[in-house]
Amino acid sequence: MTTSEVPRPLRRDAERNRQRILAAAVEVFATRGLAATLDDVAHHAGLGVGTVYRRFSDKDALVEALFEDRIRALVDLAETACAAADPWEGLVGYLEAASARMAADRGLRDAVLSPRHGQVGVTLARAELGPRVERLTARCRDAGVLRPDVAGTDVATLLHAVQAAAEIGGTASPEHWRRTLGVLLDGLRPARATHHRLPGAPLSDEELHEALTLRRRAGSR
Amino acid sequence: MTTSEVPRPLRRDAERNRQRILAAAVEVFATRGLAATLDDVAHHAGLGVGTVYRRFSDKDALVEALFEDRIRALVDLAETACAAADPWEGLVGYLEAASARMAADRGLRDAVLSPRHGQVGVTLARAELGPRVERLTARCRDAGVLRPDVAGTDVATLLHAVQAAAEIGGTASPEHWRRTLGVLLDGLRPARATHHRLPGAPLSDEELHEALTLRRRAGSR
DNA sequence: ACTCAGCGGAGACGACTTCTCCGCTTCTGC
DNA sequence: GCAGAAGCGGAGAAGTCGTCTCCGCTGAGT
Repeated sequence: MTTSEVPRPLRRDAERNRQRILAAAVEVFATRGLAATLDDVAHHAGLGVGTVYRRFSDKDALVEALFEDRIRALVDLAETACAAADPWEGLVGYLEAASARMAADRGLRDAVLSPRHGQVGVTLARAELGPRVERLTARCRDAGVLRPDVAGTDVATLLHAVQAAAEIGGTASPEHWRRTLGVLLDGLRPARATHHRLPGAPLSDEELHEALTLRRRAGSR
Repeated sequence: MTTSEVPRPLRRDAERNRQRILAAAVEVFATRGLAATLDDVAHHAGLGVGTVYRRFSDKDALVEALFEDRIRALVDLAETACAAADPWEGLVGYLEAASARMAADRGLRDAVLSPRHGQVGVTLARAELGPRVERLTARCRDAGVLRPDVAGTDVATLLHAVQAAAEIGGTASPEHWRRTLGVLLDGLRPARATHHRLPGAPLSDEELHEALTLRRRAGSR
C-alpha cells in the first residue's frame, strides 16, 4: 500500500538506479544518521540529486521506504519475545536484539528514538512498540524475575540510555553498549534491588510518548 | 585570570546590564542548552544583541564565563567523593550529585558531554574529571564494593546514559533520571554472582576522550 | 532512427546564526 | 547643567547548510 502498483514498470536503468539509491541510503543513514543529506546519499550512489528526487518526492519518503519495515521487524522481535518460555530470557533477548540493531544503524536509532512528523508509517510502527515492551515487562514482573518497581516505560528509557552508550562507542567500539546493558540487566534482577525502591514514579505512557515526540530539533529536514 | 582586571570599572548601568546578561544566559542555557542563540539570551535579558556582544566578544566567551566554574565544581565534587569514608558512598554521592546538576542544566550537560574547541577553560576543567572518576572507581573496586569488571571509563559512559534518561524526563519529570541511575547503581554492586562478566573491554582513556571530542555536529556557533 | 523517460548538478530558496555598524540615549564628572 | 565619553538597540550584512527545482542533454526501448 506504499504506492499504488498501477503506474508503469519503470525503465530498466531507472529501476537499477532506484536500487542503488536504496542501497546507498541504507549505508549512509546507518553511519551518519538521518541527518545525512540527500546529496550525500545521491553522491554515494554515484548519481545526481535530481535522480533521487525523481524517485522519492521527499527525504521523508525515502526514510519511510527504508525504515518502516526495519521498525516493524523490531515489533516482531518484541512479539516473539513475549512468547518465550522464560520471561526473563524473553526480555533480555529483546533488549539485546533491539539494542544491537539500533546500535549498528544510526538511522534506525534516529527513526525510533527521535520524532518527525510526516513519517506516518514509521510513527505508526513505532507506536506498536510500546505496548509490547509493556507486556514483556509485565510478564517478567508477574513471574518475579524482574524487580517489581520497574515499569514498561522505564525499560523504554533504559533502551535510550543504552543507545547513548552506543553513541559513545561509535564505530570505533561498536559493541561497547553491551557493557552498559550488562550493568542495567543486573540492576533489573529482583535480588539486586539492594537499596531502596526506585525513586519517584515511572513515566506514564502519555508522558513517555510526549517526551519522545517533543524531542530534539535535530533529525532531517 | 579570565581577563586582566586593569581595564576600567564599567559604568554603573553597564555593569547592571552585564549581570542581567549573565543571569539570562544561565536561565536560557539551562533550559534550551548551548544551542540557544545569543539573540535569545539578549532578548531574555531585555537587551539588544549588540549589548551582549560588547560585553562578550564571542558566544564562546560567554559560555566560558558561565560554565568554567560550574565544571570546576564538578571536579571538586569528585575530589571530595574520593575522600569519603565509605568508598561506595563516595561513588554514589558523586554520581548522584553530578547527574543532578547536569540534569537540571542542559547547558552544563552540553558543556561537559559535548565537545567544542575554543572553550579552553571548559575543556581543561573537563579533562580533570576523568582521572578523578578513575580514582573513585578504583577505590571501590579495591574495597570490593564494586563489581570488578567495571572501569572508570565505564562509569563515565554510565553518566552519559543517565543523561539520556534525563533528556527524556526533560522539564516535565525533572527527577526521572534517578530511576535509571537507581537501576545502574544496583547493577554495579559486586556480582552477587548473577551472570557473566561484562562483555568486551572497557574503553581506554584515549578512546573515551576521542569519542567525547569527536561527538556531535551540534552545539553552538 | 526517433522519441521520451530519465539523468545531472548548478543554483534558487529558505531557514538560521553569528556578529557588525552607526545613529541615538544615558551616564558622569566637572 | 553640560559636554562628551560610554553604552545601547536592533536592522541587516554575511555566512552556512539543507532541500528541492529546472532544463538541456543522454541513451533506452521499439
